[in-house]
Amino acid sequence: MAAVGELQFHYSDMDLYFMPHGNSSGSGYESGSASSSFSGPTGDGNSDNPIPFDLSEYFRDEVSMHSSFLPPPYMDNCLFQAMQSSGINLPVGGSVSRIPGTDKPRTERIAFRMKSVAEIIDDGFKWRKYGKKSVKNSPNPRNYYKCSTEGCSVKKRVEREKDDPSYVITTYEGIHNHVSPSMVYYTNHDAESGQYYVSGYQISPGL
DNA sequence: CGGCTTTGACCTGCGC
DNA sequence: GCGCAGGTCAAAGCCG
Repeated sequence: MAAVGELQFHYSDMDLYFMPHGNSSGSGYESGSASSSFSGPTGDGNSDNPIPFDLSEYFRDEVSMHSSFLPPPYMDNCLFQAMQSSGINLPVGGSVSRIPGTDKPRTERIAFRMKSVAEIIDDGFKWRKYGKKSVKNSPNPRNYYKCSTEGCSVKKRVEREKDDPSYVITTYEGIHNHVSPSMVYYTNHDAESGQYYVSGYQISPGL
């Protein structure tokens, strides 16, 4: 199911996307372009009946194959196992790379769609809402959240899918510079690179 | 009273 | 330059 460079997940009523862009052209971020769409999400869990889902808006940014992205704990072992089986390591912390030719930091995004009555899922981090905006061609407003941990600039956007409001689309942007307050992470140290890699995690026993 | 949400205003980028 | 759309700010109000 998973292939390096483009991962798809079908996990009951939740679909996850980790889609590096610009690997061949190297211009994914700078041009703002991305693949316009691909088939993948299946609301009924049947991968034989993919629902076309435009991801261009959610994946304008290139996601480095060696990103320091730390996925939300909610994404479960499914994400970790699929990424790791594809040879993608998940270092903890680390520096943010720069957009070529600019001094702007390269943000990293990951989006997933899940069937949910509630728009806000408990991903273990504490978020503060800072904006709400109506989106063109969509009856549903988009909500903007920032990680409320001091010094952490991770943002997420939450909106309901225009064609099927029973699905919530959550887009994470940035890298947490701290671990989830509700999760215990287990890491391995790579002596060669000097980086620490997430090898597992679990919900804090105290919670 | 502190932290959070709400919401209108403002800023910025982009296309024409 | 102008208008539009997306993203962010910040004051006001709410709530525990």
